[in-house]
Amino acid sequence: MKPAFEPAPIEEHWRRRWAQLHLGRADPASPKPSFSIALPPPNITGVLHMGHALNAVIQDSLCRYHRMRGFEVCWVPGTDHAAIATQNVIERQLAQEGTTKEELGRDAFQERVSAWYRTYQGRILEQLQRMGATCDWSRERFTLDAAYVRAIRRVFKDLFDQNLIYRGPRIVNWCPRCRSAISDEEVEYREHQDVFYHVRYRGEGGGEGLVVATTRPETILADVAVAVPPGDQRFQALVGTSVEEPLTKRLIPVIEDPAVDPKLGTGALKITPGHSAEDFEIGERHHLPVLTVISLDGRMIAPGLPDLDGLDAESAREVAASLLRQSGALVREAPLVHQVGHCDRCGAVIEPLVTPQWWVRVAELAAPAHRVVAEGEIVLHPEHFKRQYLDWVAGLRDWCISRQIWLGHRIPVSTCANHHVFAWIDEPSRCPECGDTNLQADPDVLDTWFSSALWPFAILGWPEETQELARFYPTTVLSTGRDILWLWVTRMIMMGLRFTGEIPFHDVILHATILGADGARQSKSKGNVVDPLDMVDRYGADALRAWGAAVAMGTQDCKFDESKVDGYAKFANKLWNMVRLLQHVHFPQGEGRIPGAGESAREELTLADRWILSRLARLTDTVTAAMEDLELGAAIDGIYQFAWRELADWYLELVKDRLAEWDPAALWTTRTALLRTLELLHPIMPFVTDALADQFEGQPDTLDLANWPEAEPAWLDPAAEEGMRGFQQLTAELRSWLQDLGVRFGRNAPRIPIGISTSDDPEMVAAIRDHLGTMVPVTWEEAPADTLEAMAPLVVGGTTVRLTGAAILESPQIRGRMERDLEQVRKLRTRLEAHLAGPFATSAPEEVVERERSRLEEAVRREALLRHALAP
RNA sequence: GGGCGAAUAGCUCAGUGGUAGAGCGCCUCGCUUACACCGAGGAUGCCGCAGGUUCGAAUCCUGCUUCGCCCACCA
Repeated sequence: MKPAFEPAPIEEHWRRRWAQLHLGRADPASPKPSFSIALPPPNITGVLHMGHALNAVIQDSLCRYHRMRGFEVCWVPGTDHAAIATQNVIERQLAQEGTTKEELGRDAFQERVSAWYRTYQGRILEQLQRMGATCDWSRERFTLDAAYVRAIRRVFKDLFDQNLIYRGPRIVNWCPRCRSAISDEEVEYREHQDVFYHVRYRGEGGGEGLVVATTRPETILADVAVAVPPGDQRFQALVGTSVEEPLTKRLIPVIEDPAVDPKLGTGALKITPGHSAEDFEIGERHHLPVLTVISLDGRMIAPGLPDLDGLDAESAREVAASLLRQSGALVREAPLVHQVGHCDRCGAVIEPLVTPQWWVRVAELAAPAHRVVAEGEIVLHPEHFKRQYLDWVAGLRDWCISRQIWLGHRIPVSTCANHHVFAWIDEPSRCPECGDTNLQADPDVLDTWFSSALWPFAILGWPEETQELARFYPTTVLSTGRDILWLWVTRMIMMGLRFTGEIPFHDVILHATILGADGARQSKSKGNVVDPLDMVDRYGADALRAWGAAVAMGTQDCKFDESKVDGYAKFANKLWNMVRLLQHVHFPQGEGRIPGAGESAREELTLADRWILSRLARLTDTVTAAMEDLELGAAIDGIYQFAWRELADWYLELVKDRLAEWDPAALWTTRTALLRTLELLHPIMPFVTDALADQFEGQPDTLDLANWPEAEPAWLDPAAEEGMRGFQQLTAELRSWLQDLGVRFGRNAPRIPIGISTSDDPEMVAAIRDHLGTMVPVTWEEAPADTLEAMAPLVVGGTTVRLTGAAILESPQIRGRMERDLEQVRKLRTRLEAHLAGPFATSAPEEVVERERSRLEEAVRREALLRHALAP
């Protein structure tokens, strides 16, 4: 073993080993209980980021844990074609090359896309493997696979035939840059500082009319009414009359509608059903016509007004405003801060437009999706997402699933010359109703999230009744980022319930978003992007994984802190050297596998042995509970503290001499503690733990195949823990004193003589006898308290220790320390006395009161001794 | 506008009723054959503010302040 842990070669070795062992392969015929995860398929829009890495770590840790617990684990990997996202990426590339997809043509564009997919698909899977992911690679899926496409068409056709999918002209979120509709969930609202234009609409025949406030004067051309709050006194006289739309003087009616807020703007709202979602609804209520003055490319259609015709919306706004200004209709301009929708893919401002689109009637799908979460059949983690989910699902509106882009799954619908519209799975050549062969295929493609919604069951072979589906569906856990709870998780639940009759997963982990070190969302333009593979290269995959486990379930988004990754890299090195210590004991010269050791009888164990075993039993319980509760952070914290702060800092230090003498109890206990630690840690840090377990004889090929440790109740030993606690405290105190005295620590340092008088605590007596000289450079003798010169007294539990010798008495450091101690202990004593004199003593539980009493006792004793020692 | 979350050491964060913690950073000392990717010691906190419940509150309740996120048809 090298003196330091070097991740790279070891990781490579173990990745190969796991592959050879087919560690990830899931056998549907296995008799074991099943544990399954559908890997959220990364978009093939580039390489993986920290969010993917974090998610892979969570899932892999859970998979490995369940393998150790004897589950048949099925973790299916795959990738998503991400139509709109990928198209945008390629379009940006083309733009840089000075061309467009239209110039390239459909075929060449498609070729570009396929090449892109080939490159990045491989790279993404390789990245997952670098992080140690043990997916079942033989089951890799892609949302453009033929079988997957059939599943999508089947779902579409069923919904269509059940009248849950319909086509119709309605107002949609239109992205003029993508030239496509997008769903409500793909709109990102951003704050804009705009001008609030107050515009006068004159009454019929030149009356005063009323004033309307708007941010979009260019859409005045499409106004079909002005709405006012019902019963509003200010407008009562005008209701039922008409006013002049101020650009072309068309007469439009003044109506009343409860959706109008009297406090906003002027209290009168211009109704533009063609270019506002809210107005569209108001228009429907009042059976108003829809006028459209903006085309699909976002430009004005205003043949009657050459000044406006053909302008983009923003320029048209200024022109319209100046026209209004000239005609005197513009009565006021005020600044306004409000939210404006943007396309979450390309950032363009969304233009609400009325176009024919395909819609899913969501209400019928949403009701069961609401129920399974409300009733706890599906559990969200952290749990506060439950309420958010329920509110959101209850308020769902119909889902626009058609997109007018080039990439994606075609909408499997055709229309014949006789206007029969039908959905299909295999594209037919004639109309099933009239046999007409002149079929028109629907030109649109599906929303990517429509296809992703089927992921958990489509990847297992649905709609075929496969063994995999029977065995591994519903999946056990879904782990994903919070950002796609609405876009994806809810849709999977709706579709899963609808098409399999079952929930798609039992537990949903919504992990934190990883922000840059500056606290901002990671983005290339900000330069705060962390590359997970860079972390693996510099610190090792285990370190990255341990970091991920630690931050996974935070309630807030997580600022990336590289020093934590570094800390876990050091932890791996520490573990490495802990095993190396045992290696050196068995093989002082060369190297070999650490042989097994027979379990030692209880009475052969020292206090330290019993203490570490007791701690180990507790740790086993803690980590097991943490893994069961999906709390990876609690697991890694517990193991880290135990391994470093207890096993390495105390136990191994205490046991070194015994190990050198091949004390059987020490050898067995050390081996047991080390191996157990490796097993508990293996799901989170698989590389270093496998490499280290491999140093021991009799271990399986990988710890994934080991049995998850059971806590040994017989190892629990409260007396040993209490004894060690006292001993640790004594040691720490002595060390501080000695350090104050400038005593040199070290193997060859001169030893300081001290006197100790112990109480009747046999554990403490034994610990001092066996161990004190190992931890602190002292020699000691036991003597009754009153026979020792009262110098520098120190009280720990029932034990009093005094440093002896004239040098100590004269040391100003020690005197200063004692004075500080005295002041502290006096305060403590006073506080405890007051506390115990009050209602606390009668109201608090007996054991809490008892604990305070013994603290008081100790304080009183210390105070007396210190006073005596300091007395002139 | 509504909802959710957060506020703890210089930094990043654990900690859900009983003596305020970790990692990093900082100061002092030490290369003692497991580890200097280490060890020993040390400094550092009105646990955001104000009330309340309780013998006891960082923790539970109420209000407030400040940040973050999500949702929303405020023109």
